[in-house]
Amino acid sequence: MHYTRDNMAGLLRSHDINPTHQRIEIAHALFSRQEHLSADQVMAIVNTRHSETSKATVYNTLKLFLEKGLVREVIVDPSKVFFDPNTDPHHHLYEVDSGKLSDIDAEHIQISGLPPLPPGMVTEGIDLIVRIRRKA
Amino acid sequence: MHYTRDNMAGLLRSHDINPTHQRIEIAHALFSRQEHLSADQVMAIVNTRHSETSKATVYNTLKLFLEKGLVREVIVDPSKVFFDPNTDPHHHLYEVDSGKLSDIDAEHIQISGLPPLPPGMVTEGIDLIVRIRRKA
DNA sequence: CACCAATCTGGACTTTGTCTAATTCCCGGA
DNA sequence: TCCGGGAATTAGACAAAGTCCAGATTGGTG
Repeated sequence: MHYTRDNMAGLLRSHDINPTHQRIEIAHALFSRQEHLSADQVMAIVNTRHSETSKATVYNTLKLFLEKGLVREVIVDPSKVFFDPNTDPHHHLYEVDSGKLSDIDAEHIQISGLPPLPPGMVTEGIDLIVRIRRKA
Repeated sequence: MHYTRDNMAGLLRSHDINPTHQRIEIAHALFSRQEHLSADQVMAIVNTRHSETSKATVYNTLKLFLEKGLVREVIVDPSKVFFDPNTDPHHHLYEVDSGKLSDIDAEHIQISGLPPLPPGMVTEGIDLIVRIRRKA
């Protein structure tokens, strides 16, 4: 499957998002790379050729994608949020020194022994982050 | 065990930290409450009576405590870091709406199926965050 | 073509955290 | 007690990420 801009339009529509130029470019940046990108990085990518998209739009759009379930938010670094085009259940491996972030497929991971939730509450998500570092 | 200021001095010394007034106050804020506090909250607590401790010192001190293993950093909210006086192995339950953060004892939790680490890397920590929300 | 709602924009603003140069504190020795 | 010096603290300027708003643009419809 190629992540063409046309396919992006369809993807957006299927998530109930009006596919505008800017939104298509931002989706394309995320999905064609299949990487975790910060808002800053998205801005830089989208505006490489000619300045096209404002900071406000990048932030608004990423928030919209989040609400519509098109991307996931990954909070591992206190200084910036990453956006993840992979919404399948999965976890993260974070290289503390380099800041490199990669996926761990959730398929083979078992987490057991979690306590019952307080009444009236539901789980929104379980984030498992394995922080690793080069051996000293 | 009461978390008196005198006991704090001992705790700091035992972690190879020179116990100054400000450090004792900051440690006392964290340990007497046994809660997760942000740098801002620590600032507010320490300076309630009379303004005593500058922002720079609060940040420097928290970073120092972190390096010396006296507290842990909890990254759940993109907008601020929490500091956790509980350094026993444990995980976190995060109420997305209220921002309330509580501990989950790690004792009964089993995580299996993690993939092998890349060669030459070691695990620095495993953070498990259960995000919950009031049922709609 | 004109209209309207949705979208986008620049830029001011806020918040969290960092940095630096100057000051203050505290301890050990004379 | 007084002094010197390294450690610690300070105020405030600065940086980076993200939010907000009022006005401009866009694009689809009659």
